[in-house]
Amino acid sequence: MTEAAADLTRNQALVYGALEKTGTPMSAYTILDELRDDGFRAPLQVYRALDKLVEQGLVHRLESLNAFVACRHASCHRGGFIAFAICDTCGQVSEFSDDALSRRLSGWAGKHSFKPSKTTIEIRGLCAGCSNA
Amino acid sequence: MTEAAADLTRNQALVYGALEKTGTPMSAYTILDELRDDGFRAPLQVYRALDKLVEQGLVHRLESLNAFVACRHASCHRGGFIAFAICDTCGQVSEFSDDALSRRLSGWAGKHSFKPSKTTIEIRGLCAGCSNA
DNA sequence: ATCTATATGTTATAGCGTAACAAATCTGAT
DNA sequence: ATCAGATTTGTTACGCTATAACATATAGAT
Ligand SMILES: [Zn+2]
Ligand SMILES: [Zn+2]
Ligand SMILES: [Zn+2]
Ligand SMILES: [Zn+2]
Repeated sequence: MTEAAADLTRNQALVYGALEKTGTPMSAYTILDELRDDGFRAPLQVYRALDKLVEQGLVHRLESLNAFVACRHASCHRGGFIAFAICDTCGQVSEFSDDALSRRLSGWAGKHSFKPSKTTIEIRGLCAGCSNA
Repeated sequence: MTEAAADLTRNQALVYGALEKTGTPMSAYTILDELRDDGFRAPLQVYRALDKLVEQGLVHRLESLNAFVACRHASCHRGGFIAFAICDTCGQVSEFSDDALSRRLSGWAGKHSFKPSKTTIEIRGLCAGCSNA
């Protein structure tokens, strides 16, 4: 567990720990199985913890995977939208945030009077390592 | 049914028709219910049709909604990535494709030797009409 | 002590998606 | 016409993802 995981409840800390230890995306049910020995019994225990962790930005939800991944950045919410590149072979996730990209999307929204609440940018494909294999 | 729906099988045409008639995103199960009177009985009948329709670009899958929407563009696959703005109140979906955006994402991929296969860009929020209400 | 708010536990259920197998239909040969 | 292969369709059963509803426990404030 790096730093950011301050004042987490027991369940939140366990879920965050599982995600961080694994490093790649996990489904809520995989997390549940991982935490059976720690007393977890029902999906809701996982989902509730995930809700808070996502809210705090410690964990990201990957929509195209229906899965969750621990954030690697110290603080990845400097305003801009976050993009994810997800390798379909090894599961590795790279987060990046591009100002030009964010401006482009915000620009479209502004021009069309659309008020964004949540933005998803996910590139599925093969990472450098896996495309050489 | 506009034009593009050429050489679709019966099931594909029915699913596409349902999506086009509704105009907003529909889940596979909603489509199924809509098509009971046409003889649909099982989810797979819908999913199989959707697979083909998505493959042909007539329908888009919205990852953040686990739902599907009929494409409004005559041909929206001129190479660039497609972005979707989805109103959480009225369900209206606006598709747009921005060259600068596409270049930006392709640029990141190139620089990191990441080979994209599928890209998801979805902005959830409120459309102009709904934020005035 | 009591009250309030938040976190947890537990059961049941709803919603999304596919595996596996069978039957029908369509196609393009001979 | 008919046969073989491919594609489409039908059907059952199942697995994965997510939440509703209700009960209990815990922590802090007065
Ligand atoms: Zn992050
Ligand atoms: Zn990889
Ligand atoms: Zn389109
Ligand atoms: Zn709207």
